Amino acid sequence: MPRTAGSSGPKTAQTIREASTRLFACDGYGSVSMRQIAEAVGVQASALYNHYPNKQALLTDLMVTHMQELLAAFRIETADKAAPEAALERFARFHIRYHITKPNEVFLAYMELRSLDPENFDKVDGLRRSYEMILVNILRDGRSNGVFKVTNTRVTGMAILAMLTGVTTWYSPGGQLSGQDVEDIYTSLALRSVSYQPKVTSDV
Amino acid sequence: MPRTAGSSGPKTAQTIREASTRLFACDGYGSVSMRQIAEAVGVQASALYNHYPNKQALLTDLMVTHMQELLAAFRIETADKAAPEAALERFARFHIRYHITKPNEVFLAYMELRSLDPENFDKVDGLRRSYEMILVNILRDGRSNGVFKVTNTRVTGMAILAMLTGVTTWYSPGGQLSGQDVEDIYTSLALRSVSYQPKVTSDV
Amino acid sequence: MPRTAGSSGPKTAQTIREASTRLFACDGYGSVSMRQIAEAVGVQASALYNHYPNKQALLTDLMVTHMQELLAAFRIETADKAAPEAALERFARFHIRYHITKPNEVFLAYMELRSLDPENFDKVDGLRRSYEMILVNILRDGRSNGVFKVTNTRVTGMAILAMLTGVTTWYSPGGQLSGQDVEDIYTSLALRSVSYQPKVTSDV
Amino acid sequence: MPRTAGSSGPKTAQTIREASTRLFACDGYGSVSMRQIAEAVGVQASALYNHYPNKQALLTDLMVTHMQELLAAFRIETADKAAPEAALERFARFHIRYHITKPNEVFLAYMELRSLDPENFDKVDGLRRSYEMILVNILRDGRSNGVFKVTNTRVTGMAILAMLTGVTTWYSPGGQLSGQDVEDIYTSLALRSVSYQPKVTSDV
DNA sequence: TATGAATGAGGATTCATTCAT
DNA sequence: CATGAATGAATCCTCATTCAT
Repeated sequence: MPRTAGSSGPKTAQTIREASTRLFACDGYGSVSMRQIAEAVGVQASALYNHYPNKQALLTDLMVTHMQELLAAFRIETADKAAPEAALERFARFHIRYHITKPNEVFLAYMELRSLDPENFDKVDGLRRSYEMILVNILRDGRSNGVFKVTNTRVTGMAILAMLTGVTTWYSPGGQLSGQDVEDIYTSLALRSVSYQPKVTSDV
Repeated sequence: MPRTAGSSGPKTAQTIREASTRLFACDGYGSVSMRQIAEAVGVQASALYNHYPNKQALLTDLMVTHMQELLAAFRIETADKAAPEAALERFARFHIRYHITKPNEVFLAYMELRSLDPENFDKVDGLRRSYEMILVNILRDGRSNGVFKVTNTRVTGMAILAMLTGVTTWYSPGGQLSGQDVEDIYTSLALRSVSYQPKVTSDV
Repeated sequence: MPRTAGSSGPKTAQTIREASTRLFACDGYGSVSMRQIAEAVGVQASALYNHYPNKQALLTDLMVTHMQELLAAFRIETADKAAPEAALERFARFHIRYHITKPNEVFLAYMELRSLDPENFDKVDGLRRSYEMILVNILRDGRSNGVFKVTNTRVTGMAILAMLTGVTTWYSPGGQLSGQDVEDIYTSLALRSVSYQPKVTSDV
Repeated sequence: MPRTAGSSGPKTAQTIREASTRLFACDGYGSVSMRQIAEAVGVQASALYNHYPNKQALLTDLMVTHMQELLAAFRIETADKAAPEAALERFARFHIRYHITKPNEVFLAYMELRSLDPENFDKVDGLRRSYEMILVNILRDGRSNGVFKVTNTRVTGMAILAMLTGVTTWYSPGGQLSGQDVEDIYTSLALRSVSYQPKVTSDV
């Protein structure tokens, strides 16, 4: 039975992306089979190859797309220039907000770098570094202005990113803390870690 | 032709642990085969089963052992009680120092939780929570004393842990920064993030 | 987006025949996929099925067509009756000439008999035997006339055919030997093998 | 169920060679699956990989081994030097005799050259050329002595080889003609084709 | 303890083929 | 007449694991 009536390319491709993002994030790239993905999509494994030439290309697409969307979303939210302390707060809030709405994509992008072929790794890593540099540049500005105390902006940037990104390992919507609570907590930690004292928020 | 001359049980078992730690960390549990491990050990795949009943047991052993050693090492270093700010600094310094000497073990323990069977997951997760609670308790003490400003100790604990653990993703000995440099930077970030101002260290 | 502009049925069918002849000859029927043929044609695999009901039918068509054309070409060149020695020479020259212009078709017809379904095999084999019998009959006439020394005409016929057909395994136009040279050499060998001494041609 | 009691490596490997020779010869390399071979051997497909790393290596081994055995057998039979006419007769008789006892190996070695990877092709082709040169050298000697009339020894050699080898396409033991009959006929054709008149054998 | 030969399930991917469009 | 999305079986090969040796 070919081309089941009503099937359409773009729709299936999107379903593949959604299913594989979830499965790769939960079980790891190496532990997920094309058959499992196909089953989640509701299609035979061979049909996946009409949309992606192989498993590696699928993973790469997921990761590249995620990083590109992340960068694009950030640019939209932060088109205007801001002072370093405002910029850092904005970055932290954006990062947390984005990451708790797309936990699987984020988890994947950080965890499965090792599963990429060298060539694909470079693509994704380049995008990842671009994002990292946004934060590092904010820290540099703040240090120049004397508003942040930072000994090494590169290391500090990565440390803050690791801290913020860690939210995906435990946060689930519908828990005790609202997204806003979480955003507040992490933002406060980030700002203080570079010795900027934000206004105290009420205890959660 | 069984039993290569000179082979010995305990030595082989240790080699298996070392090889599999490295391979699992680099490629992911699901992407590493027993044959790959065997090759790295210099033995046939079937010989692995004289030391571990199966692949899952091997992974579990690596993770449980790592967590137990981590906890034991911490207890040895910090047998005596300390004030919260000293305790937090000691925790941070210990964590960084331990993690940059055993990057593969650490990476594994954080990344492959999802590859554990539920039963094994519980074992490892229990140990992980014990370690986490050490930090959370320090934060609680500090908040009670009024020396730390923390809105949510649980979340803050996980945030700091994520930040500190992130060092494994980029640090490699022999780079520009010494272990001591890295320890200083991260410790400073951790302390400041809870609004404790450590003495300023020289710029790195 | 069906039917690429400018495409036309008969032209495509012919392109399919050419591409598949080449591919089957080079790689073997079992090693060539419909997709490979389609790619060589510049079309999707499914389009092939507008011209041939299946892969086996395509192979059969190539082989039957080749044999029919071979027989037809022979009949045109040799419409008039000739004496055995002239007939054998004419046969040999025709065979070589035809085979070095259509090496792929010939190779296919000899090599892929085993890939035919029994029914299709019979069709092709019948034609092959017809062609074989032309040679065998020439040998019989020659033996009756006393001009050829042949102990077993059937075996001798197949031996001469194998010898002549073997030219396809090494000859390529543009090499050191012209087609005429090759024709002369093989014809001489064929005639002498039945003890008929042809006029000596100059050494090549 | 592993290592079925009584199974032994060399025995299985030999069975694999026999089964695959037969299957490749009958159906073509590309049309035979590892499963088919395994079934013929009486083993699971995966067990084949304990003996050969892949299908291509198996084919290569069959062809290289065949060519080496052919060359070795020829050298044993024809250790002493002989006059060209005797040498040619001996070569023809050897070739026919060898080829009608190992029709599958021979068929394979001539038919599946195209299925070899370039590297493996070179190995087999080198051996094939060695064998070919034996015949070509006999023809050269005979031409020098004036006992053979040959215009091009290389082409003549390949033509005679093709003729002799063709026997595998139709001969089957137990048919009307004995192996000796066939040997006589082909040898006579070969000798006459270079204008050497052998003693007439009785008509078959 | 280790090997080497085996299993049977399953890996990614390709196959010939179909049919709605 | 061609495409593109699908099928389901089959492709080669690898998997974790077992057990006679």
